[in-house]
Amino acid sequence: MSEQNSDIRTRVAETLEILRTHSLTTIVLQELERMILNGELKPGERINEKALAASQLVSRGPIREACRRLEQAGLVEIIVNRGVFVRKLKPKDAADLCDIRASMSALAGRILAAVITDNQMATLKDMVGRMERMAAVGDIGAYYPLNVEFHDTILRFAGNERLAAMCAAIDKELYLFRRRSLHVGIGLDRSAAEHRKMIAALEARDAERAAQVFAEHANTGKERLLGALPEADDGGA
Amino acid sequence: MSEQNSDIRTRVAETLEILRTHSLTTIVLQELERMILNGELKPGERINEKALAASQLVSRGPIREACRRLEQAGLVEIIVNRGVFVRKLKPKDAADLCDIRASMSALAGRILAAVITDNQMATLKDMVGRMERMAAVGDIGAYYPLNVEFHDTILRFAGNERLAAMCAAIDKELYLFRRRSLHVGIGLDRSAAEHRKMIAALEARDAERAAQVFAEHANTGKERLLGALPEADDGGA
DNA sequence: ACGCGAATGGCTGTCAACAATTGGCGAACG
DNA sequence: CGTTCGCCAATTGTTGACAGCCATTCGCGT
Repeated sequence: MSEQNSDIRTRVAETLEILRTHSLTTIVLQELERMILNGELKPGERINEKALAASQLVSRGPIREACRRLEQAGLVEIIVNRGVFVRKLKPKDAADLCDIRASMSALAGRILAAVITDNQMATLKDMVGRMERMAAVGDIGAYYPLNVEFHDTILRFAGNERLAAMCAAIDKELYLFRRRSLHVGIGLDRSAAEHRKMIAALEARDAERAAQVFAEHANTGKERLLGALPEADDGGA
Repeated sequence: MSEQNSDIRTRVAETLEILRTHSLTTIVLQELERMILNGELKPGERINEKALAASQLVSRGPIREACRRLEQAGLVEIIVNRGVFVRKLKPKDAADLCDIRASMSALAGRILAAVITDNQMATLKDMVGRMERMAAVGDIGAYYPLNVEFHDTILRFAGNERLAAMCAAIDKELYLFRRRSLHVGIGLDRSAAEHRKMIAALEARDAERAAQVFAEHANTGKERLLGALPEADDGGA
């Protein structure tokens, strides 16, 4: 029993620690983000403050604050006296965001080529190597998360925190859109090949070439994303 | 008296209309943004919710919601149980933001070179011409707003709304930083010359050259911004 | 006099209640 | 039968109040 007590006390202490550093608003924010990205809340759907407050066992205050942050982040849209709606991205919006994302990738490549260390280079090479082996056997399930980690690592190595934050925000927003098309992992080989080119440019410390290659890689993603979609999809608005 | 009555009624109607479309949160948000950008609230300063609520004649709810949006926008920083503080940009942050801003300028130039119409071209040319005349006589007061309008127009013509919104957000954040150095309008001539180069690249419909020239123009601003500052400024934190 | 702990004042985080607006439903009317 | 007006339930916008935390200050002991 003392063990269970200790367990409970530990968990209570942890919970209190979380509450001390992360207000309910923050917790609700992450939960809402998760629900939107998971598709539990679908684009265009309205978020019922009262119901959500009840389900999360909190008052409407934190819910509203979290929604205001989500609006600024671009994940939801708020119409006065009507409510907050999960953002519905039009293809044009997605294309615009892809262009921005590509520019940011290019910037990351340009910066990284100038500052990357040998250790970092080895880390990236190792990742690319692993991804190539996964691509060879078609292991999509393992390829995808490593691919995400690869790009995160690049941004971390580039050392521009705001750039990383913005890329994360854009990726979240694009994920809203990407979700529709069950992204069949077409082109694992091509993706892996592009990664190799990126590595090559970095290893040559060629900033301009890195920028170019990084942007091209991002644009491949754009084409794949937009190509698998109905060109005119106004969602019945 | 009937005139005054009409006046009052008009203003009441306008006020009601504003309240119907912009909640108090929105109004407070704009007011806070103005206060921060004006320097009425200085970087590092704490925003007192209670006092602000009293001065704005609203409750703390809308204030808090506005602050959460400002946090997501990067203008303030919130520490749990301590309050919300106007963001204090370190030179590194400013430099990072400048790099991002330059990449976005490049993207705007690349897009615009491909889609600009003759009418739009004429509009931009006219602006540049006016700015050159102002630069010639050193009329900083008139040059600055027109310069802002010039860049806004470019972003509008480029047609990527998210890009424009992000640039606006970054500019606001940089303004937080820029405010310290009383930006003496050094280099009006150089700025005007760069504008002419930008126009030339656009007129040639040369996307890559436009991207390059636009980025260089933004980087000029970066150097001017960072050059006029103490390299290590931790603000006594 | 100086350092340390407790009381205190103010402020933030959260909640529950009130007021105002929206959209739907039904009835009356053309 | 279709349309429009008015009522009503539901939901959002806003407010005021309460509880807990933080920083400061006061008092005590050394």
